Amino acid sequence: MTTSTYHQFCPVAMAAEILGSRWTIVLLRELCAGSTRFNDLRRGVPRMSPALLSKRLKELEEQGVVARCLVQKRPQIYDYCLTKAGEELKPVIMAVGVWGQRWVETTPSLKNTDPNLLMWDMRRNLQAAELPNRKLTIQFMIGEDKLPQKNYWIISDPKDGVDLCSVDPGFDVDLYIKVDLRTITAIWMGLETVARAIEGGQLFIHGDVDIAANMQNWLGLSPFACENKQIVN
Amino acid sequence: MTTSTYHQFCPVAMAAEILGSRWTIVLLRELCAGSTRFNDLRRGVPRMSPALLSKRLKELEEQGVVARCLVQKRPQIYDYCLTKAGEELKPVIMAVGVWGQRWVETTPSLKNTDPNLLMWDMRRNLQAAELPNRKLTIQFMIGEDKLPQKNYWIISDPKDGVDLCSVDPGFDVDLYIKVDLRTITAIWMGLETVARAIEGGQLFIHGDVDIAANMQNWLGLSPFACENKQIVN
DNA sequence: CCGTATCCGGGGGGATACTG
DNA sequence: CAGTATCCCCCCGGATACGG
Repeated sequence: MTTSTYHQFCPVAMAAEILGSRWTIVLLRELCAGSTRFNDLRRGVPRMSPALLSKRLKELEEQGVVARCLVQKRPQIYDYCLTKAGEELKPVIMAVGVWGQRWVETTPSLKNTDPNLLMWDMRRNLQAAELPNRKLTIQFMIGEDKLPQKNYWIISDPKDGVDLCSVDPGFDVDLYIKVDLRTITAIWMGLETVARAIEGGQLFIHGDVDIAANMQNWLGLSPFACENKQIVN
Repeated sequence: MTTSTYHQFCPVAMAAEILGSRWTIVLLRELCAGSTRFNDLRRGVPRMSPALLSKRLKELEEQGVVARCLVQKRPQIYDYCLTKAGEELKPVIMAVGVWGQRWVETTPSLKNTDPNLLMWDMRRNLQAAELPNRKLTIQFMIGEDKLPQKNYWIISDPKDGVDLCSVDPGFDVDLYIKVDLRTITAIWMGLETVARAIEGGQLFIHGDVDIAANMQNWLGLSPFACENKQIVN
């Protein structure tokens, strides 16, 4: 993909030489979503090896899509930021995602669940404005089919923003949510609602009743959740 | 690319599994542009082997993007048509092309010239309404750097539409155009104009003076020619 | 925390020839 | 015209371990 080119002057082909190599579109999605640090990017593309991630970032840098900026010396910390050209890839990634939401069947999508990735996405889109204006902790207990449930704590703090932990931070928990991975993923993708999941017995919630009642609103959804799926099942 | 998946529920990743395999985006461009027959598609992706083209078409069919319709039996002729899902990929391909036009440098693009492909594209976008309402023939003599020039005849007929020949059809020629490949490609891409090319001595035109004077209008440009390039050289 | 180095296997896809 | 069939190389990228 990268070495040999299409040998076409058409701008679609020239752009496809950049976008067409494996992982690049998914990586760009994570960059467009706002991750800038190497290990943050890794959390967004967890199945990509660090070697390949590094290679792709170098390629994108060379192609003028990404800029690598030194943020701190000793130890050296870099930020990978989208350039102007990279910013303009957002409409491309959005168009890809909109199409995927509308036309990719949900069954194969929901076979690719991943609690870490889901929580990483949810953390980013949490609507803090829909929560009480104080520091609070929400614990997610996510059951994977037959596997022991995984625990995550989301800490929303008006000062520090939103944080995600996979080990107990020790704070008092304001809200507990127990749900299976498939259901919470479907909610995130806009295929299911909190109300229906509670009604159907797939989601259990207890703790602060006001926060609980407003979950559908403070839980930010995927950027593509608003697109209607054209193919069901 | 095709076998192993990204294992992400994100619609961007799910769509990327379809769009990310080699040649697929370029092939979709040709399908979106209107080609439906196997050999027409080949003209749009001339460096793709027929085996791979066939394979990709099967994949797209399986993914619900393309429908294969029998048009005629004996001999069997098929049309590859975009489904509704495929039609909705047009915004994606357009977004890719717009980005490519704006952000891919022109120098590498113009290294990928191909007279057959260029004429194939130009034939499709010829603005017959800008030509006299009668059958006429325009001969392109395209010089490739140091190589013998190649001849093409475009026949525009109010009844039969626009046709492209690479062997002399024998009709009287209404207009002769002599130009080097790089220049005519740049014109097609909107990087150069007919007037400037004539002025600069790269394009020679003779024959019907009215048709000649209107060339910039009847010669349809690339769908992306209207986008301004952000990077020059 | 932020990557690099190295190994290695599988298969994608390029090239070419051929058929109904 | 509309594809198949076949061969085979190369390199992509997955995995793992290691350095600054």
